[in-house]
Amino acid sequence: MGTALAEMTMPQISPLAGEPIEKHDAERLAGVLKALADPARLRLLSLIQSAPDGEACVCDLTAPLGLSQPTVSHHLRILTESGLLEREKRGVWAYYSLVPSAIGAIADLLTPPRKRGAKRAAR
Amino acid sequence: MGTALAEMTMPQISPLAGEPIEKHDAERLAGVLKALADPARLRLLSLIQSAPDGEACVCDLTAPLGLSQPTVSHHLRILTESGLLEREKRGVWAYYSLVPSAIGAIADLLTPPRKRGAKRAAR
DNA sequence: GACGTATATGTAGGTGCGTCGATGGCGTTG
DNA sequence: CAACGCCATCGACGCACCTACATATACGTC
Repeated sequence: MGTALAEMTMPQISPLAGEPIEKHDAERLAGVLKALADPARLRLLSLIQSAPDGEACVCDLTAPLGLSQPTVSHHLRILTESGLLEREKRGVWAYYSLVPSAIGAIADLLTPPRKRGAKRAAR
Repeated sequence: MGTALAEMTMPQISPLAGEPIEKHDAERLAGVLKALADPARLRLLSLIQSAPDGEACVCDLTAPLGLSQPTVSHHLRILTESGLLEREKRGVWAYYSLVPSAIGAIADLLTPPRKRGAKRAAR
């Protein structure tokens, strides 16, 4: 359950580039995408990114989302375990910030280096 | 339930660029990402993309995935309704192909034009 | 027109996920 | 040291989703 992202970016799998991806790689990529595929979590990433210092604590995030504190904490946990967020505890507060190029790595996985064949010679 | 992607790429929302995204935009983007966040559907996209002419019919996709025909048809429906696939029926067969720049559009939404503030002055 | 194939739809079961209230740990403040 | 605030975890509820079996529709063939 660690950073599933790091395990993927290393071998640099390109699901939509060359040959079909294997079942195991598909499951890992789906796991990271599943962490992103939630309105509350997308808004959390956006809120944290646009915060004054690029970081925010839980208490600042519950109100804008209209969700309870345990729910917000739950989503932050999922984002952190996926490698998208970093958590730093300072005193009573837990500050979350975006992992610099984590989302960019996902975007790179979705955009293959070069479009191959796929020119739809059909009909 | 048409192409949720087209509705997003038009106003060019950048969830991770400027200010926090609204609830409605987050739900739409999450909807498209949710269509991607499934191992079977990722493999379907990969299989179709790497097919000889960039297209494939259902009968060619059931075996590699190890899923039943109705299940594969179900996933293809979801991908098509999300704007990621195109469907063209020729005779008895239904040929599916990737919408040229659909996934690229998602990648662009995830990679903001320019990294703003967010320089983590923490600690 | 009847049969077989290819695909889509309907229905149902099993599982996972989002949300909340309640609880407990931990640091800060009075 | 006692009280308060911040945060994570737990248990539970409800909903959505994945999958399969059965059925329905469309097309080509004999």
